[in-house]
Amino acid sequence: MPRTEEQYEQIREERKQQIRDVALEIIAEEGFANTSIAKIAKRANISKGLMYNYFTSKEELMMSIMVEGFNKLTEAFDPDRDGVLTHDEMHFFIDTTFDVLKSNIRFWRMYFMVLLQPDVTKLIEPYIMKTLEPFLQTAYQYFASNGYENPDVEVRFFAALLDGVGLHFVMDAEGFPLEGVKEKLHRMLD
Amino acid sequence: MPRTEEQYEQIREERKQQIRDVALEIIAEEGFANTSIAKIAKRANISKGLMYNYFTSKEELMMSIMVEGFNKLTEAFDPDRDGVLTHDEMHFFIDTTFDVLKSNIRFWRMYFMVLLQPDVTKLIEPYIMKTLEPFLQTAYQYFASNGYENPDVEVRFFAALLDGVGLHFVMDAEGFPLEGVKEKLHRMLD
Amino acid sequence: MPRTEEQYEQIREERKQQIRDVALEIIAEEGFANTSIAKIAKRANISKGLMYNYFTSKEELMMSIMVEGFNKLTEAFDPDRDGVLTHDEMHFFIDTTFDVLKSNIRFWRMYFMVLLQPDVTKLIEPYIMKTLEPFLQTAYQYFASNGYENPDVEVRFFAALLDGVGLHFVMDAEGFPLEGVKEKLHRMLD
Amino acid sequence: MPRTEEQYEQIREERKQQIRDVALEIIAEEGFANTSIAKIAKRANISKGLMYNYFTSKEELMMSIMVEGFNKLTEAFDPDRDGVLTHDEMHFFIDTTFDVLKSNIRFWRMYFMVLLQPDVTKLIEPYIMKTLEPFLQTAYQYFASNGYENPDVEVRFFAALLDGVGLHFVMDAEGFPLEGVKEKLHRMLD
DNA sequence: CATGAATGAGTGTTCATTCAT
DNA sequence: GATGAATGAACACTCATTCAT
Repeated sequence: MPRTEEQYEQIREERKQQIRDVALEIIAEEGFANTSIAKIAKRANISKGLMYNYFTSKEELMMSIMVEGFNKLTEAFDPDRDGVLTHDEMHFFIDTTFDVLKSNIRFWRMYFMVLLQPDVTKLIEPYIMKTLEPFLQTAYQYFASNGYENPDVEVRFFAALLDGVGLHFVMDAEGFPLEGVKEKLHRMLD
Repeated sequence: MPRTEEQYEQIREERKQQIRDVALEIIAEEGFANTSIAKIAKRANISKGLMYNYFTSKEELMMSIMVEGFNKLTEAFDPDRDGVLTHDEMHFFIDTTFDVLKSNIRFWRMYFMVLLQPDVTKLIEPYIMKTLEPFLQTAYQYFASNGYENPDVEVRFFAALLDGVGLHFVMDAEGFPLEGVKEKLHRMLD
Repeated sequence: MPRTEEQYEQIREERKQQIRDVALEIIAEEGFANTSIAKIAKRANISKGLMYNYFTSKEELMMSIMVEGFNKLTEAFDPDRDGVLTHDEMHFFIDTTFDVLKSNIRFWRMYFMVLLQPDVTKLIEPYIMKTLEPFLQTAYQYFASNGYENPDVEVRFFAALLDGVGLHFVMDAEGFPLEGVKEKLHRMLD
Repeated sequence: MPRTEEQYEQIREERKQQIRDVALEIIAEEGFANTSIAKIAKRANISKGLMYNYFTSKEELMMSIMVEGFNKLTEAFDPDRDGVLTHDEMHFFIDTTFDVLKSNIRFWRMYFMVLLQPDVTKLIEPYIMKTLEPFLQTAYQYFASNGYENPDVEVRFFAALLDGVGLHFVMDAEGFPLEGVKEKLHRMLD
């Protein structure tokens, strides 16, 4: 009995995920520049040729990995997706974001490092911009409706702050006083 | 008759700076990994070989560029170098830092992009750490003597904040509400 | 459907031998230092990259060539490998060695020329020393048990003599009076 | 008062010798392939450009060094240059040759190593052949007039023997039983 | 679907040689 | 005579990608 189309599709998806996982692992260990297709294929126990059956190029593989990470990171923002950010949702977002980061520091350090490389940035910037747009809108509404004088300034300030803190945390998770900093963040929003 | 020693020195210095400038430009555009010596030489209109007359390796070239920028950026911190940060010096530092950034946005965007690439980070991290150490000490004293409860948290929070803001500003100087954000920063320190 | 493992293995072995042959030829003509991977690849009608599919480095290629030749040359020494050299075995060794040399003068001229280049010597000296050690022991026993006064001197003298004769023969096989010289060698051992 | 032409010539010759000495020193230390003109010039305290004032190319410099060594090695053969080798002159030649080798092992090891590299061999072979020819004639006469049956075989045998011994001695001067071997050589000629 | 041999353009680096000064 | 900046071809080696099987 031949497999159904869905079964094939599922097998394909599992393989792709396996390749993504392995690739990310190696990139985290050895850096993007030192991660060759050959290494990924070897560690994933498949042939180089087969790699190209699943991803049309190294670039596409990267895209795929980065998009996956980006989505995980924004999932906690306005979780009910109603376009309105309540006070609770804001605090939830902060906590959850750091929980996500903390759950796999190695992944996220790697993620940020990769993300900040210009060639990678160039690849996924369009996707990020498109996805981020509604979130920035929502954030603006949040600050505006909470009586902040310059919601625009607040959004940018807050985004920069979160990025800076996330970056520092992820770069030096051991030494970073995460709890203290989180507390400061929460208090700033009250 | 050969040139005088000064003439040679001058030629060398000019060429080195020219190479550094071109290199930074390309690295910022295409990333460290994609910046080959060949590309740098071509854009600088010199031969590949000449590069190695001035920098012993690609690494040394990177170091040279990054250290130069890093020093410019920290010059304004505790300018009288007495190890004590007054209130005024703190405000001065913030203003001056952004002035420096603003004075050559293109350079600093490049600088940050380059700095955040893992290969580069690895290269100059030791230098940065060594240089930063006394500054962090000074900052700790500042927060401690100004009655902050957790000076440690404050230092890290402040550093992360400045990095985040600097990064965002430099990545989107046009759209970034710099004056409003600076005001917020100053007010936070009062 | 991919090739079977045996098919791949066969392709690999053939290619490796082909590369070794071509490499030895060029090295003999132009010296180790002047033999580039590019030249080898070109003459072997393969791409540079493929070289590295079969040999991990230029050094490994050299090792591979030299070890192969060295082994062929020592096969005839103490052929029953009992650690004892009879009179007959000694004479057999001399004759066989020159037979081997004579059977492919071109190869052996190349081999000696390559072997005597310092870069190459450095590479395989450890291997040679390790392999030669028991042979020298055996030769010492031979001279000692045949009543020679200074077996140590005899071993070194004989080795030097054989090397010298082999070298001269191989460098000028046409003009070298091999039979006469062999006769002298045999008579010296009686 | 300007220098006379001879004075200039003498200065030139001294410089050239100084360069040869330095070059040989470096080659002996680091091998031929790793000896660059830049290194030689630096160690000789002159500029790269000036090197080319004295030697038209690296090849010519090599030639110059090798010829010098070759001459020193053959000086002791038939010292009165009468084309006839007496018994005493033969023994003198053997002793003197090894004295010369012993006087600067490092030089001669280097010399042989360099000499045996095909590219070098190619360069000075014509010179060597031309110079060696009369010596071989003289040696033939020696063996012929001393009643050897096949003078031709004896010449080649003896030359091969001397080369082999010289090579072994120079490659492992510490371990080589020179005195014992020399004694054997002398006795073979009686 | 799966393999890995094969390619070719690319990498950082070296160095003999030239030449304006 | 003397300098060293400048060149350009060469080097060993890497790797994303293709394709016959």
